[in-house]
Amino acid sequence: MSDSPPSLDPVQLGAYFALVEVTSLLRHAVEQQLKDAGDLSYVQFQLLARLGDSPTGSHRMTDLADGVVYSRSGLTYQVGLLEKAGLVGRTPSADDERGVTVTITDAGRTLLAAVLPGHVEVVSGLLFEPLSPDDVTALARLLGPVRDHMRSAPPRSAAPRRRKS
Amino acid sequence: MSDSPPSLDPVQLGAYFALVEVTSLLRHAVEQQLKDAGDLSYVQFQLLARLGDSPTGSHRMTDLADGVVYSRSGLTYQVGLLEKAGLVGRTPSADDERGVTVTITDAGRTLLAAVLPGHVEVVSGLLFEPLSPDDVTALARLLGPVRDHMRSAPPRSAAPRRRKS
DNA sequence: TAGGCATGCTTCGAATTCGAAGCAATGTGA
DNA sequence: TCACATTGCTTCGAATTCGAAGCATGCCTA
Repeated sequence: MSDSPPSLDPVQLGAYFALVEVTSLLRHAVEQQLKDAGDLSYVQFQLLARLGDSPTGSHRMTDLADGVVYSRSGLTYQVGLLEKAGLVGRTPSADDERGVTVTITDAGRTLLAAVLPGHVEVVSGLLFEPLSPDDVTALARLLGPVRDHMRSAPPRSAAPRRRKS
Repeated sequence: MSDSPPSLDPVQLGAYFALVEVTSLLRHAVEQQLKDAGDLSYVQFQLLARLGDSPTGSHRMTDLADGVVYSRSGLTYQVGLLEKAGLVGRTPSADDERGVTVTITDAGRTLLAAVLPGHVEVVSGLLFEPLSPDDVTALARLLGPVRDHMRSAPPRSAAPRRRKS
């Protein structure tokens, strides 16, 4: 049990670095495409996508923040931009007077639909191009549990504001 | 050839989302640890790690920017901070008068060494915890080619400044 | 070998990002 | 029920980030 070794083995290092590099490169490419296609930032796109995916077309602020792994204040800012652009609406939540429910508008859905094909194209061309269907399945099978494991740690925005003494 | 479908298949979507989520969560955890352990940002850590890895302990600015996938101006800023903190040094490159060579200092190596164990611990605990050794091998085997494929596209910082008409 | 384009880095200004502090509503224990 | 901690979101200020423009050096070719 002499664990927590001073370093990762070479295979782990390779996987870790590849992971970091791949997502950095992918993210930049996607950001470029989104900016060109719809003048959207990556976060804004993620938010619209999540809202568009929801059966109700809406989510609470906190759920959005946790979903896209973003600070609460940053989310307020971005949702403000989206609202100003007419892509989402903000209403006080029905059950909890403090909560704010964000809802995608028709304009939001239209823009999302306009941007999606190009987005898919970039992801396909960069991420999936060198992977066989079996590879993709394997990748999903590997990363799914990792995500669940990470999510099981309390999300950053839910960290208690202070500790009791 | 009726390609570029309007959407990704569910497995691809799952893999893509898992990838994005995993790296977002991992990144935040790592950032937290680095801030606590050595008051370093993620980029700064990446820079020190790359410099520490180099046989010469140094790299040119552009190579660093491309390596960590970062804007050139942002790199100037960050290297400036590192230099002010005494963790790296800047010297004009020997062969190319325009170039700037960044070199890690002893203090930089010391800090890097101080921060690394905690970093490894976070990565082990979050990323590798749910993965068997075989899984890690598989992950590396999958992502390596993807990285190479993405890298084969011209790095963002090398984009031509303008196109000829 | 001179003109002109390309490359390497920095500066500048605008936009984004985050954490800490603040405000309102909600839950909780005595 | 009433204080008081908690939760949900926003505001605020400081730090970071990026692209465009600027400057200096190197390369290339006519």
